[in-house]
Amino acid sequence: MSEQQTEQEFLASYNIHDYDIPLTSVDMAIFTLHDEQVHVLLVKRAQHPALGQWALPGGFIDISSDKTLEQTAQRKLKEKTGVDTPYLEQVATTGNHHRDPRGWSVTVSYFALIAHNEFQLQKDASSDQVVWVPVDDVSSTYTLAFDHQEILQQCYERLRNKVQYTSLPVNLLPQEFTLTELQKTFEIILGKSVEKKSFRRRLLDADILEETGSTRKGSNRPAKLYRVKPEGESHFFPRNIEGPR
Amino acid sequence: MSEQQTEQEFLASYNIHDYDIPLTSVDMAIFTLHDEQVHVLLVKRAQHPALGQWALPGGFIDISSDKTLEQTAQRKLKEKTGVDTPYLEQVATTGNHHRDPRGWSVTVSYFALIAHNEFQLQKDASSDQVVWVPVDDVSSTYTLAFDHQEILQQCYERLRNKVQYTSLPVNLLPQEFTLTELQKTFEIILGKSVEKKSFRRRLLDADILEETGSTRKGSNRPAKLYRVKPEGESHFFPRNIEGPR
DNA sequence: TGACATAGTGTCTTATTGACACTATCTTAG
DNA sequence: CTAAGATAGTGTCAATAAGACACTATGTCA
Repeated sequence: MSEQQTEQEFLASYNIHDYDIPLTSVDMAIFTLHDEQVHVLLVKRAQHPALGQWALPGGFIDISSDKTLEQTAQRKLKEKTGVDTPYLEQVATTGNHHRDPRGWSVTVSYFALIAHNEFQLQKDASSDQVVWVPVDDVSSTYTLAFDHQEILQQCYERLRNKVQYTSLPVNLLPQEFTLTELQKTFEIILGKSVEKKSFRRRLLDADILEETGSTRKGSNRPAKLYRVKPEGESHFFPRNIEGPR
Repeated sequence: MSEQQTEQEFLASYNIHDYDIPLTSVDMAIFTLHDEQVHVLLVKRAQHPALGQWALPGGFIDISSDKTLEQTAQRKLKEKTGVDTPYLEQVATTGNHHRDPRGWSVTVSYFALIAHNEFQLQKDASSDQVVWVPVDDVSSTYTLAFDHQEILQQCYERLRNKVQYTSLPVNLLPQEFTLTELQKTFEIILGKSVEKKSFRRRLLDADILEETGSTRKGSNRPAKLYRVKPEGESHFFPRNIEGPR
């Protein structure tokens, strides 16, 4: 290195291919609700490495088309599900020398929440098969590629933790829903029942929902429909939800 | 690409230098407490790009010596402060095409909490100057390189948020401390005072501290000294701490 | 028109926090 | 030796919010 190089000179002579740097990718756990269970999307890899194995959707940053990391994640999600405005949250970044046979590798994991009625599965070039699997069944039924089992675990744990003190589950429902449906959603993720009155107080007092004016009719008293107010999709409650004592 | 390549063949022919991939680095906000203020460590860059500008300590993953991403962060911290077992938490990963003049770049940010008495500043090759700055003064006093201002902001916000529902601040104190000192620490980060009895109940009921048996003497009633129990350094309280009404 | 099913509420009990005055125990000055 | 000053630490009650659960409300359907 010369002694008095300007930044311009430095950048002119800089060539990223001269360095040994890690691979960087994005992986996603896309969650939805179906049959009273949280499901996650898995893809069968159509490319080396780990060809033919099940994995979380993901891939490399396309530095020519992606402007930001989040765009990479959005793109992957859109490719697989057609959904383009989900709840998307970055979970963690895992990097080490052994997780990918190609060498030192870093992956940024995200989870997405989408409503079960609002997507259509897409089949794209990079995967020949796509399935929704109940999260609780993944480890017993599938052997995921790389460290995707752990990444999925992290994402699911983040979700389950945040159910205790945020309004995240609203993102798993269609735009309009009843309080009972929302309560059921919380209960599924929490894995335990919650008391009706407390639940309603909690949600209504938080002022994150608004009535749509219409109702959901069944063979009983019609339930008011609600939608989420603009900033309600990620409200933080001042205390954790608790199950029955 | 051949049609029926084995994974072995694929890996043999794989050369990372054939691809356009982003740069990946680690940046850290190292926090400590001093003069009743949270301080963060800044370094003056001794290398291009942004030579001579102040920045958060950080750098590239050394794929030959670092085994994991966290090790990269640990190594950076050790180089600057000599501390090697701090509280370390990954905050976020930022990646886009414009944050670094060398091209598409991804950085994983961490924050570390260290006790003010437990480190010695080191000067190493990659930086000629190092300073501790009160976090609240950074934006008015320094112009940080790259997007480090935003990264610092994220880290500090994470810390301030977590003070409300975790025991994190214990990591800013020496191994032994009094409850009053701990309360003061919470108050500094929260930016408001908390009620003594409530605070003590909260901490003691959580069962994360143990008495050391000795006391801190002053010109008044001696205060019991406590240390943190093994898993107390990151306890989650079931509800947020609240200020006075 | 009455049974049923689910939506939604009234209200009491219980748990936890906030407020704040009080007691405890040290040092230091005289 | 004692009283003043200072900070540590506690007792206790009021205020707040959640849990429990019975109750009412409003629709469908036979």
